[in-house]
Amino acid sequence: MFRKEHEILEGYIRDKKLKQSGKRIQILDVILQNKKHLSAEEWYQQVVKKYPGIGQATIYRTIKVLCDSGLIREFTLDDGIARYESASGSTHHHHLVCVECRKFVEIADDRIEEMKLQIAKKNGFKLVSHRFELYGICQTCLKK
Amino acid sequence: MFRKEHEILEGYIRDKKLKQSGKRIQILDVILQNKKHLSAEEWYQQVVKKYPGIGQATIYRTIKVLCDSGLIREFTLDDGIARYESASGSTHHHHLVCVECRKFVEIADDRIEEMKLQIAKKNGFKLVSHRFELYGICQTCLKK
DNA sequence: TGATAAAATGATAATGATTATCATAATCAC
DNA sequence: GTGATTATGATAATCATTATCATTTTATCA
Repeated sequence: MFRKEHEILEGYIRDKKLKQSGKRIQILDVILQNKKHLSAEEWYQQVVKKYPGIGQATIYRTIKVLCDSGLIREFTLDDGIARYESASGSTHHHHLVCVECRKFVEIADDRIEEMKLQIAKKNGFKLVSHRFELYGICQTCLKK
Repeated sequence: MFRKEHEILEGYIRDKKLKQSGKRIQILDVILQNKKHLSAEEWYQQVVKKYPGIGQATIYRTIKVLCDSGLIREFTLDDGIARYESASGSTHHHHLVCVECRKFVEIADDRIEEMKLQIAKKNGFKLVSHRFELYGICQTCLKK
């Protein structure tokens, strides 16, 4: 299970002259199993449930490694807390978030990607990254 | 100077049953004079230069009042620090930011506004707010 | 115009997410 | 296996922002 992702992580660790560790694999597995958009603290809760004895610091450090290796993606919402999602199984996208229940809808729209390139070009910028987020109230919460 | 903005603030204070204060006017004036995109801490630096004796807490509190009254707008970048800009003299827009020198370019594009409405509608969300930011390297920094 | 209630202020403590530190344990290269 | 380096956990530090609290200022109304 998750053999491909394990290989990516192990390859990254080799490239960066880091050292293999079972805990990084455990953390990666928990994130890959729960396809959610959680914060480092929330991932910590998920991980200790399954693998007690792992410290928060290790979660933060491992999340950084997983981001750098491309296995997970970071995104931040208006509350300033970083959230992370598995990168495998979904391509680049943005989020539509319910401000009441914090439900996430992933949105992908080519027009955003075209537009960002055009705007950057017009202003002479070399693009590094971009963010597009929509905040609203979902149908379920509207009915309450 | 800034008579219109002063009236808006005073009206807002009356409506909310708050009390008038000279310091709020002073803080507003500094923000209106410096048409920049600064954080609360940076606005604090600007304000104390002109009006010593104002505490940071008052800056934070006043900024909140100014946001609520619509006189200034808040926006947050990827560093999680809130920034504020005068709302008068410019309509709704987004930002293109140089990640090297932190220069800001204001961008307004109707396509973003159309798109956000369409995406929200398609997913049954009632829109509350949205963010669109571009990060890149500006021409000046590219030449360095 | 006081007297009084409510809000504003400044100093400072608290918060909360994240990062740094440091001693110890695990891993790797030879 | 040994030495060097990285990983880990516990905990302290950081930094933007918020809360607290004693004091001052403003507004209301007799």
